[in-house]
Amino acid sequence: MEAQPLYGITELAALSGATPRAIRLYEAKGLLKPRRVNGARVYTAVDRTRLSLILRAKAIGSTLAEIRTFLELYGREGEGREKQLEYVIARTAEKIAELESRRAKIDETLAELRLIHEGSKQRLAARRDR
Amino acid sequence: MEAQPLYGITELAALSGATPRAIRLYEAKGLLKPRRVNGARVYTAVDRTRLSLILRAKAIGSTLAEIRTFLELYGREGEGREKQLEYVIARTAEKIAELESRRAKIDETLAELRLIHEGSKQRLAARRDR
DNA sequence: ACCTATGCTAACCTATAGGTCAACTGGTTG
DNA sequence: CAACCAGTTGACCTATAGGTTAGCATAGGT
Repeated sequence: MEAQPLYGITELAALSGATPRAIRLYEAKGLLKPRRVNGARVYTAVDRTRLSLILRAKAIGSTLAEIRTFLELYGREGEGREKQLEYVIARTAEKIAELESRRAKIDETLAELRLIHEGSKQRLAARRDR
Repeated sequence: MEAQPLYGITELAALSGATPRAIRLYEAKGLLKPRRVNGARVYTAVDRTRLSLILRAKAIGSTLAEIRTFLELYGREGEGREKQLEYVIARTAEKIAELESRRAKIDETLAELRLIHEGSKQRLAARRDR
């Protein structure tokens, strides 16, 4: 038995950058399921990893509901039943397509921003050495 | 005087995929400023382009407030005063950095999804030709 | 003159993602 | 034992991004 690190909610909050309130919310939405000790939530390294996945997914604009189904893919990955595997394959394909499209849109927006940025720099330079 | 195409709100909605309600909301938030004819909103091709920028920005997870400042960059781009140019250069740099970071996170998430996806495919194949 | 299409504002309702606050519990330690 | 964490639930509040509905106005067609 390895003594794995365990965290209280405030501690996890500090480590992750999320607030305790947000962490509880994620649990209420089914994204986290910490063990309980005398009613208090106790988090493991696995929970910590899950939480960073959640925060990263949030940062790219996913809703908690989406993230939930996303996280379920991790859980089911190991399960060997064919139906499960097929489900995982289908859902990951969807998510991948969606993220690729999002990425493409970011690239378009980036291209336009760079145009404006460079153009303005040129203009400023021209105006200065005149 | 070129006769440019003009659109009513329902028409623009149909063309863009947004609802009239959403379009009015964007105006209320300062993202669009259509001309008025007898009180009714009239949109030009320029408004149409702006709207697609808005929708694209929304699709990548920007809030309307962010998009607003973003759109102002387009407006100010042409203005030649130095302060304006400096402002535009600074803000576009910020936005660019932000989007690049977002893009990187999407890439990380994509990498993980692809691992799960491919792994599951392998598993399924292994199980089938056994 | 009347009807229909299109549009307008205003008011209200919804879901999402939390912040804030109150009241309570359980363990530790001086 | 009292005081103090750290934590709990529950209730209420907020902002964002719209949907829905109602009531009124206007223009065009017949």
